[in-house]
Amino acid sequence: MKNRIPELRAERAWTQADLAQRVSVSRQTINAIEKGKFDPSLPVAFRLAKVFNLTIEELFIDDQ
Amino acid sequence: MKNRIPELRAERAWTQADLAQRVSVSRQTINAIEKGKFDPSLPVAFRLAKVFNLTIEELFIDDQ
DNA sequence: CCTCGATGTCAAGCACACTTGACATCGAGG
DNA sequence: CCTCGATGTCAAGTGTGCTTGACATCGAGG
Repeated sequence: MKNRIPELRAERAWTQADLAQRVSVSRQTINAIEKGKFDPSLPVAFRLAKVFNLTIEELFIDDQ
Repeated sequence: MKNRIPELRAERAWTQADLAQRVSVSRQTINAIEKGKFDPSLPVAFRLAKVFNLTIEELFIDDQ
């Protein structure tokens, strides 16, 4: 499961801490998701898609 | 997080066990997701959306 | 009745999502 | 240089996603 969070976050000039606050998770969680350490839960995925105004399918790439 | 799995599964006349096999989880997991006991992981959510030919947003309703 | 498939549910265990707290590194600017 | 914000990462703890195995219930058909 890849994702476009790093580029989208950079476009908006948000730090990992900024984004973490916007989706109500810790900074380390954002870092881990960006780095592919693990996939977010479905609720966190929904919140991430929302702050970027994208669908989950547009934000996350399911590479089976 | 609500979902339309029960109705969609009924439309197709699939048992919980049928659906479980199609998305590679246990029957109990399908039952728990349908019953709202917990939310699926993002990979399982992707697989569920795929077997129903829907987007995750169409299949799951984020009631924050 | 009695069976049988489908569903609901519990327990125990494992893996992972997420937390707080801490520390290391790195680049930009004084 | 030195600092400082941003990022990367580790450890330890909590909660949840998912498993297997078991058992109870329920409705449809013999």
